[in-house]
Amino acid sequence: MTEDRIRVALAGGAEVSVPHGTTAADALRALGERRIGETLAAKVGDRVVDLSRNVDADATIAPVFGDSPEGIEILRHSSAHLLAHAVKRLFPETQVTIGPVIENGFYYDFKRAQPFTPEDLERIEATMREIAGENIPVHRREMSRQDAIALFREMGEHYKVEIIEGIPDDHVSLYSQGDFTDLCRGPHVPSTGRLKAFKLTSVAGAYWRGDERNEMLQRIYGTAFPTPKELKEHLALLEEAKRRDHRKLGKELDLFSFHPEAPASPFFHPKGAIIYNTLVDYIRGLYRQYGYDEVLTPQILDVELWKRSGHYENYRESMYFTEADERQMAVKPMNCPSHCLLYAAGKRSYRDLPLRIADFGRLHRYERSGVTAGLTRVRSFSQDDAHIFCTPEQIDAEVASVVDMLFRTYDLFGFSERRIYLGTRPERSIGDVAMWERAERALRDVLERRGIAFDVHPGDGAFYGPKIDFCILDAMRREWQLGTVQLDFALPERFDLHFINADGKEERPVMIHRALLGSIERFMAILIEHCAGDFPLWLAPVQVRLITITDHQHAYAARVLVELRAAGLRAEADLRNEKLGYKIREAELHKVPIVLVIGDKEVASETVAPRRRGARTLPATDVPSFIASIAADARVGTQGGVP
RNA sequence: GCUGGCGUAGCUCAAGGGUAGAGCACCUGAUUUGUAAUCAGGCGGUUGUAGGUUCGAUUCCUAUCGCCAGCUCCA
Repeated sequence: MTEDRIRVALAGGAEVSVPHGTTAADALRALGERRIGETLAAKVGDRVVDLSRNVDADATIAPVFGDSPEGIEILRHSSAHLLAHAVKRLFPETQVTIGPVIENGFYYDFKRAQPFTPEDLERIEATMREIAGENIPVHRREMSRQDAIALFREMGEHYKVEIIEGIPDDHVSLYSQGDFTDLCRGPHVPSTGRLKAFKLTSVAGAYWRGDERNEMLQRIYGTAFPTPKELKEHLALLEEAKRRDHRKLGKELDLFSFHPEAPASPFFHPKGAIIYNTLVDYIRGLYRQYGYDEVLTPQILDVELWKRSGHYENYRESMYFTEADERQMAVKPMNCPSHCLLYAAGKRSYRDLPLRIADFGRLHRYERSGVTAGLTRVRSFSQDDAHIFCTPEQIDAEVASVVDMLFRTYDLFGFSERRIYLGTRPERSIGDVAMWERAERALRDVLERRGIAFDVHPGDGAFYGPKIDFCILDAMRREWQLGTVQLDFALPERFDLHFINADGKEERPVMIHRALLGSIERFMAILIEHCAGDFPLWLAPVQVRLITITDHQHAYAARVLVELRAAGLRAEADLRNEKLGYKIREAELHKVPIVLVIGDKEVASETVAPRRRGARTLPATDVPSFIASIAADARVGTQGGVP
């Protein structure tokens, strides 16, 4: 092999020698790649580069297609450039800023005096198609920082100048397609014609550099896929998400409503209240098994308490205040300070620990207008909140037991995919560093010892201690945070809590804050969307609906109804003078899990004809057998998940 | 809080500077029906609220409240 030749190889495959400086595309061709026209980029070693980049050392090389994660990222990144190109073509006075790839798509932030309208989006998208149709080659070049600054300054792109000024490197790379040039690290598709399936989805304001003190830019969101088919599937998924939206289903199923008189504060209707209370019952069932004691604590407490706990200092902007007897009072945003008072109400022995105090108390937090959404972010809610007071030696077993409860609970609701995050010390925190390290170590140990995979989120802990957040993926593969376990050495200190140890000496307990479902409101939203309103039998507001065929069966239906209710089932009868099909349809729309049809045959034989939601008829059966057949399903969650 | 969008009957949605309309729901009557919509009739609205422009505003303008998308925030 001569000096000016290098060897390129497919991973575990063919190998050829090509001249030094051969482009990645030519190297792939030399290796017999036939689909070079569909290739978006090349992976040289473990770096993804443009097809036009030179290969200047021996390397393995692989084509990158749109069906790989790297390929999709390039498609989306190039689509963001295509978007900026189109905007500059239509509105030359607009300044470009940044345009990154995000989950499921991309966005680009622009500075323009006039905000973009939905009609503008259509025009921009049409222009994007036009530019893609022109199949303009995309070129990469490098230039010195100074030259790049001068270039963008001349172009009037002041945000780009600011960005380059913040880059420490001597050289930066620029990408051009026709008359559009953007600062970018790349890589990009070789030409705009490779972009075949994209769509602009929305426009919104966004702060420059994500800081609310900065000016607001116009952000255009879009999405892109390798093929129109995948784009279509993605858009269908978005439609499905809309169909499942808990705000829509909540209205249709008569679960809850919102009223301007109490913004962002849900009113649960009878059916919603059944689900809500049944969830709470489920948690209470777990508490009985895991040794928790439930308490009830006041809604309004002296501001001094919140100053002592540190909440006033950190969260006063989000608290509601009131006054009584010339004392400043606050509506509780959390239960923990109350539980500290309760703990300190008596002398505690090490024999009392761990003390697990649960509280479904209603919490109020003033959330800034604009951040609230349906049941997922409200101003009035309650949590399956509990605080465990224990000795440092008990931390491990207590956290492990909470993890056990969590996983059992997520299994019950069908949340089989989980993601777990360890949040460490945030910037604003109380307690000394050694305390924090000890606490972080303790949480990490529990997870590692049980072989539970997790990621670290630095600085994401609560102000009083580190935490583990438990997230799940719902049926739409969206991630939601549910449970949390937070270690706290600070509050016991602030409230000067202690217990008497085996040696008769005072010792400081550790406090563990934990929740399984988190806010019940939010959990309901997640559950509604996860099951699309088809609640499991034990949660369904109406479990069984009796449907008579004519009014000759009314008396018998009334008797069956009494029997079902006596068995503890939530049952109702539809005795209206309507055709069977009509009543069935209505029961289906209301997502009633089981319909019992009663006609003359059933009356004569003293049976009912069951029909499961979305299914066909089951054989007629007598009422006691029917009740027995669904008893376990109807109860499963109300006994802490034990049938 | 910020940017943008939207508020018409209980719900879903039309219309639009000159008396506001449909389907569903609801009520009444007929029909007595076997697994996703029987027919007919009726009730229902200060067009979110408050100002302004106009002979006239639901439509145009301003403010305000609420909701939606996103940004920032989330103990």
